[in-house]
Amino acid sequence: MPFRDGTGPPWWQGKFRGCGYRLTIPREAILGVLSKTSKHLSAEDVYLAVHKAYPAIGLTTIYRTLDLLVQIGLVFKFDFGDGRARYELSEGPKGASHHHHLVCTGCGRVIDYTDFIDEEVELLNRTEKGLSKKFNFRITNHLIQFYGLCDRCRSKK
Amino acid sequence: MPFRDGTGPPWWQGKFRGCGYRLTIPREAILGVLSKTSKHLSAEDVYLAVHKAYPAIGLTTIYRTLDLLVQIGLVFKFDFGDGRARYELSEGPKGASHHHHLVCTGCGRVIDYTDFIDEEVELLNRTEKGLSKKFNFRITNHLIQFYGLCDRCRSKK
DNA sequence: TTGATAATGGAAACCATTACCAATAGGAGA
DNA sequence: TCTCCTATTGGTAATGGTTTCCATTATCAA
Ligand SMILES: [Mn+2]
Ligand SMILES: [Mn+2]
Ligand SMILES: [Zn+2]
Ligand SMILES: [Zn+2]
Repeated sequence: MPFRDGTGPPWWQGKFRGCGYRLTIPREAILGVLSKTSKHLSAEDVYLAVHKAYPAIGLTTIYRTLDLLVQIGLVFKFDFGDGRARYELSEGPKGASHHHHLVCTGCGRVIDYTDFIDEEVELLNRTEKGLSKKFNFRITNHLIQFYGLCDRCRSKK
Repeated sequence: MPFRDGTGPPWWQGKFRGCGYRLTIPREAILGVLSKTSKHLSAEDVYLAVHKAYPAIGLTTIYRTLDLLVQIGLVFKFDFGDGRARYELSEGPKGASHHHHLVCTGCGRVIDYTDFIDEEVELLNRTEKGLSKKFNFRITNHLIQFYGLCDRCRSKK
């Protein structure tokens, strides 16, 4: 799955080398899966997808690797309220795709939205700056989610 | 714990009657605990606190009641990443205390902040309006959290 | 090649939450 | 007040996502 050929190194190699971690087959396979979808995969989802190409890779490794990727900052971990963690690549090759989430509390559907992102991020940056100063925090990340009922769930009731 | 005396009915009674739910001893006890703290209690925290005054109330009822309170909108449920849900009264008697959270990824400390809240809420309302229209959602709630390292955890590293 | 260390995978353990079910409490109506 | 129906409750057992444990394997520097 990952690029072992002459296509050039995947854009995430630097992140690994820099931190002293090895870029192994399982890690590349997991990153490969995450980079090929825009869905919000659970650990098991990742496991099943990876399993097709590499049946020897175990679920434990999936959890461990996802934790590592979250630590490094390559992956975001979310809780949408369905009892399992969801994972998503934090940025594409070009650093694009920053977005927030709209969650239906009826059916669990999750929608990515990028509208209003600019305004939000601008305010967030200002807020982060203020909070950092006031509470002496080094802020590294933020989470914004909206909850509500989607059209389908609204008509059902 | 709850106000069975002549102090007047607690401000949350209306919410119950309106929805056809009974305001029982366990429910009042749980609301009593939540209304007397500004901490972010887990279900077990609530259980232990309630247990002192009402040893007969079981953990199952705590979970059930917290779910109910979340549904009614009296309580917010949070995930700060420590593997257990945290609960907090959504509003005080005077509807005050709307705030967001600052979470330390090092030690798990959670700080309530109200600074910048006005600006944030104003933008949030605008965003909610836009998202409602675009995705045909009925938005009922939002979540904002900032993550980072607190001063203590920063110096430890 | 060798040795030290990082990484892995399977099985078992963990533990917050839920499901189940029999017992109890409360309120509307007779 | 008495009766019936339903909401509510509490203990126990299960559930299931996630971690822990440990023996094995892969990787890299010397
Ligand atoms: Mn997303
Ligand atoms: Mn709070
Ligand atoms: Zn829905
Ligand atoms: Zn800290």
